[in-house]
Amino acid sequence: MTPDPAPLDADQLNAYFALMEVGSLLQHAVEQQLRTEGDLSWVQFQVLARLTDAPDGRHRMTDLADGVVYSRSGLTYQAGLLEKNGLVTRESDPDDERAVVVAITDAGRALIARLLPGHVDVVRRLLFQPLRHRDLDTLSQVLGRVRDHIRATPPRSAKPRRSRGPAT
Amino acid sequence: MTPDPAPLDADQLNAYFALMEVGSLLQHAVEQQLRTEGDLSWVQFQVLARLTDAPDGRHRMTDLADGVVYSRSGLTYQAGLLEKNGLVTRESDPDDERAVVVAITDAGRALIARLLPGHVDVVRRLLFQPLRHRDLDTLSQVLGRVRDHIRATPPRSAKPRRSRGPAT
DNA sequence: GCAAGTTGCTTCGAATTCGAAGCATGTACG
DNA sequence: CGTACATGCTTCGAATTCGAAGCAACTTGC
Repeated sequence: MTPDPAPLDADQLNAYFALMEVGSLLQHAVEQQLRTEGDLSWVQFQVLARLTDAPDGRHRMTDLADGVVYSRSGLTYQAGLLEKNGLVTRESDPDDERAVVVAITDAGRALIARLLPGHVDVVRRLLFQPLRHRDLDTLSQVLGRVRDHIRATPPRSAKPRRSRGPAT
Repeated sequence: MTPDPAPLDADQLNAYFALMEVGSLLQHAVEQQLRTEGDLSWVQFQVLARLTDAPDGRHRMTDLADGVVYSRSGLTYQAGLLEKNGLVTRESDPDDERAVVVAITDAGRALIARLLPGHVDVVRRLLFQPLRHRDLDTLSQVLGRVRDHIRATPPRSAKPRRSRGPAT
């Protein structure tokens, strides 16, 4: 009846696969650069970048984990590595004794500053070179919208909603 | 002087980060669905999907690895798992005794057929719902272009080019 | 204030991931 | 044909990844 639902899939799947493929390819390329020039992994770079962006250079573990889309235990491990290398410090939040606040050190900022130019270069060469200025705008806008949408969408199987009533 | 090169970086970085973030979020969501409904990982799904698309349901290991952006050894491992579960078979290529050809089995096709609807559903809900039809087209086109560009770009440190001459 | 439930982080074990090394086959060129 | 190199895959070891379980600190409702 509705001529809509079915026939779209092919186009959609193309866009979807292209998106994921570009993401993988880019990440792979960028990881090479980070590894050889600064001995950092992609996650570590992301963490440091986010800390650099923060007004006071600090974030709680959970916020970082959610931000970079990583498991909590995984982030604990990575934060440990970064700390061992003197790029961040960890101390418990005075406002919430459970929380751990990660802060970027001067060495961390210096490293990011050193790596960023080359990093941007790789991205520019691979991602932006084949794009007209117009496309960049669209891409940025559309992806931003999608990101916000996904972030706002509750994980389909939302918390069991422990209802007070006996039913269930 | 040129008001162009420098000031762009901020916008560009935004688009770039949005792209990577959406990729991560999508993959994460999709992985949940595949794992609970069919006990497949994202890579395994991609491999089976590519085999399904192939005219004869076969691909060489290397082509698969490059296609899904995965290490060779990693693909060996995954192919082993898929084979153990009866979703693919592996046999050496008669045309090239070194090569191994992976072929999808009926069980493999059946599994993909079973999973695809739910899979498409997740993607539609997260990626396409917030997009106008127009945006989808642009996205598809732009990302396709980028993908081709990256695929065509030699890995910056191209093969040492063992020149015959003595000068390095 | 305290019992029950949440939330934030780490530890633990098992699975996955990658690059380097190993092996076998294929190809170029004399 | 035979040497030298290239290519395709797997095995190996070390590093990473995640979810489940554990622990400590908060919050709520009384």
